[in-house]
Amino acid sequence: MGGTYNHREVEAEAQAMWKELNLYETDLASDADPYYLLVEFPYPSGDLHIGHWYAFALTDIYARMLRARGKNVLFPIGFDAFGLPAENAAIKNGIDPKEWTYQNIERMRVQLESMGASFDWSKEVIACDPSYYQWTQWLFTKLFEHGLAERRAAPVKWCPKDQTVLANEQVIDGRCERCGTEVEERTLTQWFLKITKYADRLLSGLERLPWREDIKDAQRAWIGKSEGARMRFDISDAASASEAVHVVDVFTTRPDTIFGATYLVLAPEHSLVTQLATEDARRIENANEVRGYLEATKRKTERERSENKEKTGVELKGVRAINPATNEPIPIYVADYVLGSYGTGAVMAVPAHDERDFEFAKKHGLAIRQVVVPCADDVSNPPRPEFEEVKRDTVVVHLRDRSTGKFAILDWHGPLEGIATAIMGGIDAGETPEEAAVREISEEAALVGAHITKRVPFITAARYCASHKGENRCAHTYALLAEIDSLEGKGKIPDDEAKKHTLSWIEEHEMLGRLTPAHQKQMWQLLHEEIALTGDGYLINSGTFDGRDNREAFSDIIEYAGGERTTNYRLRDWLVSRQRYWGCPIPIVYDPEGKPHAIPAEHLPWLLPTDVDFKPTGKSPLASSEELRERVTRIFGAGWTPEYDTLDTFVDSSWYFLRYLDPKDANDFSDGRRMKRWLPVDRYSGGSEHTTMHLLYARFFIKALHDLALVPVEEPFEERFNRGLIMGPDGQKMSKSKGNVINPDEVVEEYGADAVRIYLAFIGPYNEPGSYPWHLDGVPSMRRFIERVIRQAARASDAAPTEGEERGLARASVKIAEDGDRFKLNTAVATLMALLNELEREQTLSKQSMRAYVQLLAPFAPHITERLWASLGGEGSVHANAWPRYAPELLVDRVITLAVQVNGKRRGEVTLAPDATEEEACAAARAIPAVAEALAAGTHRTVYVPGRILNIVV
RNA sequence: GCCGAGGUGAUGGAAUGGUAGACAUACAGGACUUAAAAUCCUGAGAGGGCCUAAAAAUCCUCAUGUGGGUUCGAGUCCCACCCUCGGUACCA
Repeated sequence: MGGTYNHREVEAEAQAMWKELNLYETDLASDADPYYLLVEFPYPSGDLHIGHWYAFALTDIYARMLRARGKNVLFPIGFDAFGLPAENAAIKNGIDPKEWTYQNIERMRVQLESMGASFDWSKEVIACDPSYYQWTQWLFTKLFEHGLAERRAAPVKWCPKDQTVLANEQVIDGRCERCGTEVEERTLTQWFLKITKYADRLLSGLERLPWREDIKDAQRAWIGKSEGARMRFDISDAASASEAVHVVDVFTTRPDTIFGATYLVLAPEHSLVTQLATEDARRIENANEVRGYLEATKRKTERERSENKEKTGVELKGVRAINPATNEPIPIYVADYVLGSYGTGAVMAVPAHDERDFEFAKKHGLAIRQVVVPCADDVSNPPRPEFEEVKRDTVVVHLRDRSTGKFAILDWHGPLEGIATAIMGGIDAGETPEEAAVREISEEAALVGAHITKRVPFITAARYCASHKGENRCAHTYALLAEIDSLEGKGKIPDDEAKKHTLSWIEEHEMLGRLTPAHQKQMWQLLHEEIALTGDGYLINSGTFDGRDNREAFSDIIEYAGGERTTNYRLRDWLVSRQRYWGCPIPIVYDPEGKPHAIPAEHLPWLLPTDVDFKPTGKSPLASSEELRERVTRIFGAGWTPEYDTLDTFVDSSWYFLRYLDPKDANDFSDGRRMKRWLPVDRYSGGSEHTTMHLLYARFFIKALHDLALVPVEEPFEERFNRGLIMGPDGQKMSKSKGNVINPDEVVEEYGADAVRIYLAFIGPYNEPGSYPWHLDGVPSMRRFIERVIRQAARASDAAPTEGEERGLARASVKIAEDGDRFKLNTAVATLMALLNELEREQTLSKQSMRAYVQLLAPFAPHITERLWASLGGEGSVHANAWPRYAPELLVDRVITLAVQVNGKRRGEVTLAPDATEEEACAAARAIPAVAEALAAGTHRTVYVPGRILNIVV
């Protein structure tokens, strides 16, 4: 073999030994310190890919580390075994989904064992097993009994070619994943879990969780909480505005802008639109046009509607809405930029302060009325509380020189030193903003003949202190763009103006960076792009509210306009009905009146029938089961009918981690005492694709079960880590069509499981998002590392450990444990490699030190370390031993190398005791020529941070 | 568009505000070998000065996307901009 080893033999031997010693069966009742380490259970595709390895092998490293550190670790495994691939196999090849699934599970168990992972197989959970789904069903009936599951009509995705309902995940870019046909929407009666009832708690529960901010943010965005108000608009005939014929409620987050609501928009799906287009059509003059628009919208696929952002719509002529704040009649439009499914399906449009309304208003020539003036305090010259505020009208003029394309900028002197602005000044009595602009250009730049080419349609304001006048000013600002043909023949700026500022000309792209006052920057932007003002400020054109802060007046305006505060969520109730065979049957039966009843616990598990036709017919395959109908009649009586749908597989995975605690219990879904001891899960590792759906569903499930007093915690997972993605060697996502798929079985066969584990640990930090390309040289190089360890173990002698060995091991044992806690296993491996480099340089190497080294390596390379442990005289399994511990003084170096800087630049280093005084450090540093020179130069001070740096500042 | 994360050698990546590039990979040179593989040793961010026959050591300058700032000291903190990746999208 010559320096190499037979990994197949070593792995088989170690795995057999663990089985014999039963090393990883966790005693759930033990008093030892419990730690629940969870990885998302895999779907049994029958093909263990590199992503599975990354997920399980790295988590296993931490499990092993924690056991050595004295924790009683629960590291379970199971299978998320319901789902579509099994059913597709049945349709395509006529294989029984159950048989297909269990065969795959069998194959995956073997593959999973090949990783050397320390799973506790005695707790295995299989979601499609009746002993598991019995309890999925039981929990569903509990939710149903407490009103958290209900049946109602809802739109679903429908493939017209295959005559079947599709699950969301079967719809890819608006098309059926199997045949590529455009998907339609149909309305069917479906089961929902009322997750929206928990929206607020799902949101607030996030706050104390130590999860990464991006994960929490994704959940927050999914929940989509918006606080605002419901406002009521009367609808009347345009001819006789006095008599209201309908009312429309709108949801808005900006009731403070209601005085600027210049039209109303209804979604095409809004009930009032349907009514006005059909039975009440006499009220509108253009009913045909409206019906045409509704038809056109309906024909648009969801894809087209989201792709084409062009805002279309038609006015409902003949009816008007009354703005409850101004009492003005305003036009009503139907437009598909308003969604029927969000809020009330109707909005009050405030084009001045909403991007979408702004765009629509410009296109349709609707009134744009500014009601909020953005107002910023000038940070360099803020208003002072002791002064009165005075309003002034001012202009800001951006002057462009047409011959060079450059813009004028003023650098101010005197009290405004350091401030750079465009040309600006007050508007005198009787002047228009344009006239003031021309005057200011001639005064401040001594230029005549400027043309005003543009004026921003909105005004902004800035508050600042005019200390020379003893007042605060609130400057109402009009922004204008002016152009001048050339600077030829420009006049000289008079001395008194020149004293105040310096005029210079700069490139367009430099302006934003140069302008200092925030509101001038904003004006610059408004001058160049037409956008709505969505920020805060004070109110204008708002009756008695004029001058007030928009946020402060928020509630008063709601009250004034007769609205009420509400909160709206983006989160929808969870649709759990699937017209699919290979899922958990919904445990419901219908009485002869069609009323749903929960199937009593004594009839659970409510078994999935086997006499079914898998061919897609548009109905659930369960509907073809004779046995199921007979079963219902037999148990519940004639006229009773079964529920044919099955549950979304996300229901199965919302509670599996509870079942791991008591997987074989035939009388309960889990065990109360064990849940108290083991929940919440300490660390949950998974893929970022489950950030919103699975993680949110599981959190909801646990909160609901907590409220039913079934589970002792409110949050299921204390820590959550989303791992990165392993890419192909070409840096692309692995896929069969690209031919860049790495098959872990082959790599393991060639280089061994230990090398693959170390490689995956070393590839990068596990606790960060991102992706890592599979480096083809990576695994062989880890194999070489293992072989170097073997060579060192072979040369270890009975000599006593040297201090150098001990110090190295002491440092590494602490560092590796810390890295494990942070899930940064890449630096843990680097530490092991660096330590090996050190040990190789030692003249002699003791068996005792090498045993400790092997222990530190054992979580990463669990197989080979068993053999090395034995060869070094270790007893039993290396994995049954406590993590090496050393005296704390070994962690403190006798001497350290201290960097010496002069003026922050490194000029040398000195060797010192770690607790050397400043005087000692300086004395030693004199030996460095640059330091001696600096010290001789005279006045200086020193910054000394013991153990870190000595900096001499001249 | 919005939200989030991130830009460090040829590559993956290290670095509580304190010697940037740990640890690897790839690369180059050398040793061993009949030869190759394996193994071991050495080198290496870029540029320059000095000394030289040539080199090494030594020394200096510049370097963590770009431009500013805070600090004795910035990859790390602050501001603006550019780019990449992830999530999300007419959510009122």
